[in-house]
Amino acid sequence: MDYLEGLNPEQKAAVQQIKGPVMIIAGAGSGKTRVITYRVAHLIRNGVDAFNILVLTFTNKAAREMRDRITHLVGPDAKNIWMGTFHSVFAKLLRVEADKIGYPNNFTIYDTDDSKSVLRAILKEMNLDDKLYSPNFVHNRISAAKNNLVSWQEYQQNEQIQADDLSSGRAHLGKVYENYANRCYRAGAMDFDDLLYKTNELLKRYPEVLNKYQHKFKYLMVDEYQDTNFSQYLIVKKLAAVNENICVVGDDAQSIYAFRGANIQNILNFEKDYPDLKIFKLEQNYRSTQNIVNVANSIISNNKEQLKKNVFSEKEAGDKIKVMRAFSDNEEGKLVAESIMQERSTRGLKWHDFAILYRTNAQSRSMEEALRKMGTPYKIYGGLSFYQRKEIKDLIAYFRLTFNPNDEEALKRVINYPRRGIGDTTVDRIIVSADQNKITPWEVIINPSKYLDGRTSASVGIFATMIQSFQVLTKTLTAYESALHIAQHSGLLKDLYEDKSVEGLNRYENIQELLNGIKEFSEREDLEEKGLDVFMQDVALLTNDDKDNNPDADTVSLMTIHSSKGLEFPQVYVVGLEENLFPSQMSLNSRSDLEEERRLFYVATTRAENKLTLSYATSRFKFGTLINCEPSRFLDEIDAKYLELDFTAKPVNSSNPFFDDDRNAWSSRGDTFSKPKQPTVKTTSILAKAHVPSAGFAPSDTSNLQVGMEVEHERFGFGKVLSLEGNKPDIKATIFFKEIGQKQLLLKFAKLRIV
DNA sequence: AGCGTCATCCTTTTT
DNA sequence: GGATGACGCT
Repeated sequence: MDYLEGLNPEQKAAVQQIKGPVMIIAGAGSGKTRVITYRVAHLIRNGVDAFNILVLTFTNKAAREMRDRITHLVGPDAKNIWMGTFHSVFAKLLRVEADKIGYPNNFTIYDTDDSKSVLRAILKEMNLDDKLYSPNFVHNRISAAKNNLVSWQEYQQNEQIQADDLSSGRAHLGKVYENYANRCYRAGAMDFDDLLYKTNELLKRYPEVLNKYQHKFKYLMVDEYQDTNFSQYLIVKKLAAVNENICVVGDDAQSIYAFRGANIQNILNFEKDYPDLKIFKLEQNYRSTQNIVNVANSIISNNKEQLKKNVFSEKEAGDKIKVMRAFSDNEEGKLVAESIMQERSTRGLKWHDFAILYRTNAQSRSMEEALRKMGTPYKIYGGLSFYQRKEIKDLIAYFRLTFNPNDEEALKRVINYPRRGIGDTTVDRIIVSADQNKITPWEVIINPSKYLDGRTSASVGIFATMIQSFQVLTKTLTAYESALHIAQHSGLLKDLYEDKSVEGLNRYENIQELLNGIKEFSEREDLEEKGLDVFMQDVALLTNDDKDNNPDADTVSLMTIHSSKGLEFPQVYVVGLEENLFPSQMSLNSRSDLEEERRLFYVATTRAENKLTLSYATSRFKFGTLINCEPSRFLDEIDAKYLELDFTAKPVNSSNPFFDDDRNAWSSRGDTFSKPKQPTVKTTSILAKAHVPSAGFAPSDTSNLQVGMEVEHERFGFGKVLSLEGNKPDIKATIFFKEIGQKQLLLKFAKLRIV
């Protein structure tokens, strides 16, 4: 039992409580992952068969990490544990049982893009205003319905829902939901929400199936339980109903997925579901310094809804939390990059000791540029993942179509790519024929002469024959051989090869990379089945950094706060602490949304082990235009005694004459951050107004513009030329505008008046 | 049919 | 600033 010795008493108790319902409330940094892995190891050491254990996590990464750590503790048995995300585990289960609920076992998984594309087509057919019925909105609404297990029939019958839709002027949403559900069904496709929704349907309609899995999964563990939605909650509850050996781990303070249907009540009410519940609270934070923990606590104390707990640290007090102010998003990037550079050398750290966290993916760009300029190695997590790139989706669409020819989204994607003379009109005709004859588009395509006229029928026939040949070949070839064959014979590889532009080259390389990945899969020795169909089963769920993850690489990490959950770094920079960005503008309407933002801030701060730096900019580009920003209310909520304000930063070009007094006046004000009404916000209030051009403003001839000249721009106001670069017609000027900061302008377009 | 150009909307956050 | 859809030209 030596492996239990590294645990504190509370952790140890939680690990040893094997039987019955258990809830572990684990504060940030309290060794939660450790407790889960040890608990699983403890189960196995106590004779529980690995086949009877189900562990549900929220990311593939978390699952993989845990499996590695458990393997380390108990050896190869660990590979028999069912462990993965809700979506991947139940997709796996549905692959076995799908025929019972009318789906093919090789059903396609539609990702969000596919879903929205289906919705766009439906909205168009139904002639609905896509402003009122924006695909985004409709998708969210349907998703919310599914996550609450509301079928389209119930949706249409529920008076409350109907009244809501009617009053928002969207009376047809129920019909859209119906059409969407039918369209997916016809395509043999499930969207992300269906993976849970259909699992519920399966377990409800087939008691014998439920029974089978209740006895298979004798021990259940759920990580990040605060992030489960109703659909997930019910699956877990049903599976656990016989043995009640269920252990959930979570932290209500870190619930950040309500937007996706997560219901914080699931954890707050867990005790009501299981009166015999044993509760363990892990309150000692081993990760962060006292200053960081105290700041995090003071942030979260502004929330009303929470379980009582007292997170504390026994590490040293540590550095104060540094706050940096920049004048633009680009300058913010530069300050952060410089700070990292400096911290690294003075404290002898590695690049991978640093993380930059932001609220939205769009913020990564200014950070990225600054790091690149400074030669700092970095890696962006999340964002546009490899599998979302066009060329990758194209090739995968061929694979999808091969195994599930009813997959309409895949069909539309590749039927005319590469070009083979099957245009939009033909595609529309195919779909209309399918609808009229109550068959699938694929059935039209394999009998083209029956439904289409001469010339189009011929090209469609060739396409159909090609896909059919893929279907035959993939039955015998390995995944790699199949993939290569399809890439070549579809013409996709050739099409990309012929594009010699930089992007084209890149796309070609990405395809090669995908093929290499498939090759690795084909060479795996732990798998019995190595066909392309097997590879395809997980692909839709392998969204992010499942690929090319090289944990040893020494790079600074960039990611959204959401994807940072569960991770830790010696030094963390949380950037963009501005009103309307963090907290997000969308969250300002309700208290519960704002509280979720605050929990997000809590998650961000608690990623830091030794040093935390916060930053904000007073202006930034949004949707291509410059806007002014106010410091986030969250900064105000932190007790000033934990903070160290660093407003000494010089503007991007320190030789610039315009800045000096203004800004230091602000920083010398003291420890609070400006609020809109406060008089000291002089800087912002000036910025809030758009520049009013001087009377009789007229652009000058700028062909002889020189560095140092002062100019006026219609919108940007007065500025000074810092540098000129480029040749004759394309001369680019870097100008420092007094009101908005540095900008680069092409002289041939910019309307400038030389002052 | 296919291609290019313009306009518009957009942004939370992820499986 | 960027992706996507509409429109119009070849």
